[in-house]
Amino acid sequence: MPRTPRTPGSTPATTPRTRLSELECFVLGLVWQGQPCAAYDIRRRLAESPSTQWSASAGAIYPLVARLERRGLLKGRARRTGKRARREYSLTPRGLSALRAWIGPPFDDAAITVTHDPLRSRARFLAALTPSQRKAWVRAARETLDEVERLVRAWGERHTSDDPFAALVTLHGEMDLAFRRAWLGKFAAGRASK
Amino acid sequence: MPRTPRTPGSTPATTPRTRLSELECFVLGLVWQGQPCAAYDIRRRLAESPSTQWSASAGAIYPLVARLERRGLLKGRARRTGKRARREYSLTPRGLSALRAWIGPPFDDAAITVTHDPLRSRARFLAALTPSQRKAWVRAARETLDEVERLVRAWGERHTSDDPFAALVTLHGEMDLAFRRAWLGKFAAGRASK
DNA sequence: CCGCTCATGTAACTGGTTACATGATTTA
DNA sequence: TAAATCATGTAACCAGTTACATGAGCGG
Repeated sequence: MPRTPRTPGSTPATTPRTRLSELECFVLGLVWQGQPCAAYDIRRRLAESPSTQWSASAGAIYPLVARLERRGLLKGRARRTGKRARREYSLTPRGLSALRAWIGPPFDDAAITVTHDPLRSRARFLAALTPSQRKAWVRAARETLDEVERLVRAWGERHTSDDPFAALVTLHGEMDLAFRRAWLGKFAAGRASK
Repeated sequence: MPRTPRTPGSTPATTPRTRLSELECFVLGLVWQGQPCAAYDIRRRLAESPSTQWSASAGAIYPLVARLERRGLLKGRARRTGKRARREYSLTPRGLSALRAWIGPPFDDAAITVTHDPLRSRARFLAALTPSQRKAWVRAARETLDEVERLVRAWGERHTSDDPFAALVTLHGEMDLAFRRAWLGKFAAGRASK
């Protein structure tokens, strides 16, 4: 809870240049990978991801790429096939350095964190359930992970070929699943689930 | 990318009752654990968490608890010690069932996902760095995990005593760290880092 | 009495969401 | 030719962010 004082009513003189959001940087990366590519391609790539972090909605992506273009991180150019309009984007040199700065090192504070797991968030309050509800919870959580596994594999099959780093992402997904299963196992075994 | 059609200009007749956000439900849980407790306590609990998911800012929490109270999920009552104002909240029965519904099962879609890891997001684009930058990246990532470990331990020491389920959360944190270290190791060993 | 923590908020903004809308092209 | 998918957007909304602000109580 920081409290950085500032002269009331005034905006800082130094260019504010609002920090890029996590999604903006991620999109920068996706464009970089698919150069040149359209906003729609970005949306598709986001939508097929096994992560629920972003919704890939048109209302998020179109204004976002427009923003990045205005800032000079992307350059877009219209291309039409027949009567179909299509605007394709590539990274500018500034866009590439913004991407590299985000990837790090150094990492910004948002990256220094435990992973976010919605199941963990919920588990924290399992004391609010009855013992039998807790058993059902663990069972359902296992099924959820099975479901996630299908998504991870599907994603992996589609991407591992193009790019060696995609394999690392799939590996992360698989190890993630293994670890969360082990975690569920530990606590089904422990007394907390009783 | 769903496209559920709706008669233009009209709002659905069925009570919209906007779904509670993840943060709202999480706060419901925190209040439940600390009943009765003030918004400030919630903020502190959020702030000391090793997760960067939420900022615990006053601007988020005060309006949020007010919202939950208006909806009848929390009931607050003023208490003053001397001249110091303090508003303490507890869950209403409806608040408790909202909490239980969120914990699940069943899980809402947001919970059916791989964990979100900012390092994984960045790793996806490591091809944009030079090999030596990648080596530095892996090194920095390891240090980041050391830092996170300190945070997790600190949190664990503070909470494990009160509540058996807090231990599960700490366990999750520790297993998470172990898995991400192993992941970094695998890929430092692999050819992708070269 | 100074500075820190406790405690409660508000104001302005903005990024992302849901939902709408439109028209071209492909496929069954 | 109807339905699905490609492709691009916009409008309204709102949750959460940053920053400001205030004042009580406490330790040195």
